[in-house]
Amino acid sequence: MTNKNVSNDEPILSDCQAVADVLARVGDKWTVMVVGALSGGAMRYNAIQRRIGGISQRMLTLTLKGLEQDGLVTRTMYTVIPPRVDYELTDLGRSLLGPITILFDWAKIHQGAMHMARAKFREAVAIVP
Amino acid sequence: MTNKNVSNDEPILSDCQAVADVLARVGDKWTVMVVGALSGGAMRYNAIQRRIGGISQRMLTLTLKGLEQDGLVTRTMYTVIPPRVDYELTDLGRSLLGPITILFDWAKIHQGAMHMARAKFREAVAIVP
DNA sequence: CAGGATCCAAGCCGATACTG
DNA sequence: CAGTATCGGCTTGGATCCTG
Repeated sequence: MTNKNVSNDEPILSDCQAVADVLARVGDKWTVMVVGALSGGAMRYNAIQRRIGGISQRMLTLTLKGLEQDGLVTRTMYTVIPPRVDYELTDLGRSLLGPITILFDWAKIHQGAMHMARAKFREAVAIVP
Repeated sequence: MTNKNVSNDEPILSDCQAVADVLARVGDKWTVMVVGALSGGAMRYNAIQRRIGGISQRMLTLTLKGLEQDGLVTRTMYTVIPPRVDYELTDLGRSLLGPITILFDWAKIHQGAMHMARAKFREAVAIVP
């Protein structure tokens, strides 16, 4: 990501495309929460939904399907009544936990600074509109 | 997201709202690219745009304004003709480079696996439509 | 219990044209 | 050079109802 060794005129799109792809997959509203919910082990559909407050059935289904499609989550269906479906992180999915945790630590440390900056910014533009 | 203490609970989930906030700020289409473009030092508006292929003036302006608002980037205007405006990462912005780089490394390593998983998934659903 | 289907509002984002 | 203004398509995501 850092490009100290690259001239400032060259486009860096190709360098960042990988990150952009990952963020397009992981950066939506619910994916990280679902991955976090599954970090402790396999879980059933409704258990995930209860664990994550406020996610709709539609979005949980879409998010899980996307994660399954990219090989981050496995879906195991038991043909019993009532039906039971377990979701679990794959090795690939668990490998994402590291980077996410790093980001999580950054967020915990700096979210206060970001909110203060935002407040100060709004105050500044309020003085000089 | 209110979490009752479940046996399965991990520290990740209890505060993953913070990660969601960070991703809401950083997970959009252009933010990471702009931060990456600025990782080498201060840059002018048009230089950033040239560096990042395909970003529109509108989105570059909006992205920079958002980053400035959250204290990740400073905007310095020189009242000369022709006008000159420099953008530069703040300490807070530079501190984000670490987590982003980690994510970048993960992306580089695993994007192949993700694309293969996706291809295999499409193939699987093509067999059983 | 685990979704599928449908509708709809809010936003993101690109393209284009214009300005100091 | 460094933006602002406006329009319009496309996507995102929530709410609601329905099914095996």
